[in-house]
Amino acid sequence: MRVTYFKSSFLDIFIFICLKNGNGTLEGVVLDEIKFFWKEDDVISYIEKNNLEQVDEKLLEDQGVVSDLFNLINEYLSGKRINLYDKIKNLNIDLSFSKKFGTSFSQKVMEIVSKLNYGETTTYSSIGQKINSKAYRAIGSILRKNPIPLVIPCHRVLGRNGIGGFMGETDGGKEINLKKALLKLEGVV
DNA sequence: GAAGCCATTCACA
DNA sequence: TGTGAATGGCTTC
Repeated sequence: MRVTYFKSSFLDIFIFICLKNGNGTLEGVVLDEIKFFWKEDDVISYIEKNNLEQVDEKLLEDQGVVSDLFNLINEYLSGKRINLYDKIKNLNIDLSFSKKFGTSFSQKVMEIVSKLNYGETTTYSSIGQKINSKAYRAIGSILRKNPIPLVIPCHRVLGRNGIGGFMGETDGGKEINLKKALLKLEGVV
């Protein structure tokens, strides 16, 4: 378990990344978690609180895969039309969200969301139709637990009558503003 | 295990 | 508009 973070100058937020099983090689790198922080102090205290091993960014830059990962995320955040999910899978980085989502219901939800293209949006009800279920709230609570936002583009899932929630928040907090910023970035009005 | 909570939606008054 | 029922997984005791 190794963690690092960097600042996105475009969105003015800190992006925290947690990798598992990576020994500096391509083999067995698992992208475990992506989190957003608005202040650097918050990232640092999160890392300290959870006793995480922070990897020196310079060290990571020497390791092809990880720097490719950073570059991809930065390119995406600077407005380049790339689909992070596909690109990261091409890097042989394991996104195995199926391990985190045990039930077939939640796996289906995550699969549908992961296939959304750049700039493409859907709604909770539309996902429900695809998996033949009316449990819209259950879909929301699964997306809420998405460990790798941006890569699994849960910000592209909107409510029928509004933007819906993001990162556990439902009203006009900074999380929702971030969701709006990501949608704007992708050209979704 | 059971109860209660959720990033929802729809029907109906 | 507003209320209330349906929905299925997850968290918390």
